[in-house]
Amino acid sequence: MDLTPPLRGAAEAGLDAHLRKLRARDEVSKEEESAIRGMIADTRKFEPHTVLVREGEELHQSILVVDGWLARTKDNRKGDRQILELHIAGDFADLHGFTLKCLDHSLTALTPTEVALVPHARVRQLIDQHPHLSRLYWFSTNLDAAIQRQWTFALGRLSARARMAHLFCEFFVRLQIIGRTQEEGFELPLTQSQLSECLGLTPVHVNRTLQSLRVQGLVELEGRRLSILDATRLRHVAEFDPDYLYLERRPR
Amino acid sequence: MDLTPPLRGAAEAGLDAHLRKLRARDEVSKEEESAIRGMIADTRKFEPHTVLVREGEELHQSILVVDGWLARTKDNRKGDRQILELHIAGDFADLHGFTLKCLDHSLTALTPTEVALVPHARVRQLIDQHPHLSRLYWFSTNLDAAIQRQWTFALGRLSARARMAHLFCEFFVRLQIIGRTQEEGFELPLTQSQLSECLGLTPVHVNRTLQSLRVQGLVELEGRRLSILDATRLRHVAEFDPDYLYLERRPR
DNA sequence: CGCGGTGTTGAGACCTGTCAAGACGTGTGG
DNA sequence: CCACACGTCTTGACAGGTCTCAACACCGCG
Repeated sequence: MDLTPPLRGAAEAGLDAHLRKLRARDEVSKEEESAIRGMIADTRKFEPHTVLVREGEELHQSILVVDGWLARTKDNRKGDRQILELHIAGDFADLHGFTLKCLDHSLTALTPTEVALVPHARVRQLIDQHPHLSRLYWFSTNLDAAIQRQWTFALGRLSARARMAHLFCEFFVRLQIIGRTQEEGFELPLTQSQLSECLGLTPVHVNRTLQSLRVQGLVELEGRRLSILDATRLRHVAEFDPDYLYLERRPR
Repeated sequence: MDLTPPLRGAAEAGLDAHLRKLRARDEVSKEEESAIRGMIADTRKFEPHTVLVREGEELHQSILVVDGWLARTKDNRKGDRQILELHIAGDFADLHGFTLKCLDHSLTALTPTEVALVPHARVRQLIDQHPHLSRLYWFSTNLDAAIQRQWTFALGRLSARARMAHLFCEFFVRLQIIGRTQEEGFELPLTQSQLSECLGLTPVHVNRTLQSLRVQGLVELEGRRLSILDATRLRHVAEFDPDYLYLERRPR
């Protein structure tokens, strides 16, 4: 007897990725797992370039990414866009909205995207009933902040080449956690223009930087797939140290 | 009958600033206030350039700034330092350490600094007994993350001039909340070199950018004091919008 | 078949960095 | 009281990284 509505079926992949992500950092009991699985109210699909949440908008639910790539974005006066953080399957894209009530940035789909919606009322219920999950989700937003710090650091103190290499290293690790890498690479559905919005560069310079990484045999980006040709040297160029991703399973 | 040890007296200023900061965003009851005031275990003083917490170090307490300026810092291989976020009186500098258990950055005193120490065990007790404070401190780390996002944005999409103007606008608002501004300015005890570490610039370029802001009659930095000469134009240059500081008092 | 989005290339401009030297101020020790 | 050292601030000349603008190639899709 299966009482779960069909829409929840679509969310399974997202929930599985989400639990892998959590369990890479802490234990999650069976009971907690089922509480988490019960949070989903609905799922939705979006086309690329859709704005899912606009800066300043009042929020009453949070978004769990099921599939596709989603970005936190902010524009300057001239209209240049900065991508602040990227979200992939298993990420809560705006769990911070639960306490902030409205966002200081927008949420934009970069690719065809499927998301699951979690009403804040259910988040509230969950954390009231499960103190451990309350801390774990607090941790989860703190982890987002750690990634944000690393991006700030990269923009301030790394060259364009190093920043790009760093971004690729980060993608690899994050995708690996949710089982979406192959040995030597992963699917990277972003355009060079979108990469430039992550890196604080122009699309033209991204193109040239990418060539420079390719010429030196570090990576190859072709047909929306990134191949890592020399992981050791890539990490070195990037000054990459995964500690900021807190890949340690311990009580939070 | 006063049972509070003398060391707690030193923390009063920090706690007052801390409560002003919280109450700018949400209500805090008298009972909650006294629970917060009971968290302090100890206070300490540090000289400029002291590293209070080193990247990767295991944490068992959090630091509430009582006086002085404290920075979250990260270095690149070459040794250039990036300041990721600044903390002033009333800020918890590493409350995120409560869930992260160790930090991905260091904490460094930029000026003579006094801090109050809060054992994680007491934080745990506080949030277990006060669900509302639990959310409010979750909010508080999310607010830090919002500031971090704004810095990322500024580094990626604003010019050196705009970034510097933006930093000054942010300082003004944050200091105003804790009552440390005068009408037209505030005490800014940072060196140009430390400013360059915030802005992802070199000290030489900070000097020139500062001159350009002064020549245009926007600000003047003299004797560790920043005077804002034309707030309207400064905000315009900075593209400053304080929404990201969430200065609204509402249930979190 | 044509069109729009994407990727590529070149030339030149501009912003910011690098290096080096000197000015200024303050605290310390002789 | 002076001499000196050290950190900070300032300035100049030059180098280099990244941006701008413009043109063109490529490709999937209607």
